Amino acid sequence: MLDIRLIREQSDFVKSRLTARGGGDETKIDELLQIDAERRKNETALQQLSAERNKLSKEIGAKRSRGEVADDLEARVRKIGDEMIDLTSRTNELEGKQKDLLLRIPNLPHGNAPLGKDAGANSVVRSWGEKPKLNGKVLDHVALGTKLKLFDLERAAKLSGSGFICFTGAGAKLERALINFMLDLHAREHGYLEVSPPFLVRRDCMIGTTQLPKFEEDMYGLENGELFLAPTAEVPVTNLYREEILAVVDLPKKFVAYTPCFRREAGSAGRETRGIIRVHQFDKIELVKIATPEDSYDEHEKLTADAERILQLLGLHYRVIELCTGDLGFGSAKTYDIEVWSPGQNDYLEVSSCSNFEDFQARRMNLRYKDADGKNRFCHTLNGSGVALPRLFAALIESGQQEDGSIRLPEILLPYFGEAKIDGHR
RNA sequence: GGUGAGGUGGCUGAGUGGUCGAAAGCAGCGCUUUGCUAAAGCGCCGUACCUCAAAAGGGUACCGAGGGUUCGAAUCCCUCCCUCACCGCCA
Repeated sequence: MLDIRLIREQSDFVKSRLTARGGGDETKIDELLQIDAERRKNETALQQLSAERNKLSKEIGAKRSRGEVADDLEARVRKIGDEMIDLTSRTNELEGKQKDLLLRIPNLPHGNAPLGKDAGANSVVRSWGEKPKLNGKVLDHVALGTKLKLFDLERAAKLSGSGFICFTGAGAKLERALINFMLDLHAREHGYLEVSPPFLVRRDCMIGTTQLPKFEEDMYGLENGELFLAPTAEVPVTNLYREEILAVVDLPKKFVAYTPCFRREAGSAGRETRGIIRVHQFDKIELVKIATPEDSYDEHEKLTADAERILQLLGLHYRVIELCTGDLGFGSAKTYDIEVWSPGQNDYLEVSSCSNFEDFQARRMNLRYKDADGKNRFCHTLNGSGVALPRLFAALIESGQQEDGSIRLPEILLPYFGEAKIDGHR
């Protein structure tokens, strides 16, 4: 949520930054300003009436306690009360409208973000490693997984429809090994606090991290719209401290969480849907930080590096992309995507999206900290996958495939997987 | 799911219709005095919003949330949420 004061005082700046995103949201600003002006006018009038009423009511109280009657005063107060009724409902209506509009306007891109209207304008910041040299016919993850019985997509569809995975045998064990490997690395070496949050969250949390109100059709909801299946651990973890005031010495807070993620993927049918690349339920390790505004961009770089480390230790080739203004997510001011190389797709796959939301989410969830001067200020929030599983799984088995049909696994996984390769004998 | 108790400022905790944004204590901040890590005294010490060019000042709202009664609600009524205890059911 943007600061209404910023919109009021620097509306041209806000409009131009929204224009850079290309969503057409800049057109909402004038309407918003008009509502805001009328709302404040009403509020001021209302407060004056209220002040008058309070004053007279006190006089009535004083008279009564002296045993006098105050019929004339009471009549006047009653009249003021009547006047206030209309004004109050009008003001509430305006307030509701303003809030709703504000919740639907995206964040402003960071000043340095490359300008552009879509993914074509994103820029490659760096890349690491090299594409693996594979001998023989290169199989994609679906062929490999089917042959080695690592997952069973047809039977998963029998259970839940298309877009679901059922890992089996060595595949299920590899999934578990990867989860533990990533969790351990971030918790032990990168200093994140491991949390295992609820997967079902309230509507307020979904609003806090910007999934709602705008993207409700992409979410799985339960119980009359009260609870939602979290589409990412970002939701429960970032909201952990909602409506709290944190001590500045406790920042930054760093969390790592493993959760399944649930997404309807409405409207993406047919796009990159082969195999386990885009599904309705997938596992993900998520990194979340709560930081001061002064440190957040530093923390953003570090968070991205922490996520990259996973791919480095697994020896997988990847690149880091900086998203242009037009490709940025709704709440993000700056985002790096990490894309791992998939020999099977002959393309890069996004396995992490590391974003700095600045105070956009914090303002929605009223997450603040007390600074050195004792002033309450909004925190900055950040998150990124560290990393998403099915795509990592696919890239890993594709990159490790051997001519004899087995899959060689990176050494770092040995303590977690217990074997150096998957050969299909079990 | 049932029954009961309860939700007041950073914390503890008073307050059952008017002068209560809220006693008192603790914690915190400032000053004074004495002074070996400490004590005593005095003062300050919530948040949001509106108004104001800004500061000062003024105003409004907030005692879990929302609604109602009333000239006036922390206080009375209704609904909901949450916490605790016990019972039931259950992985």
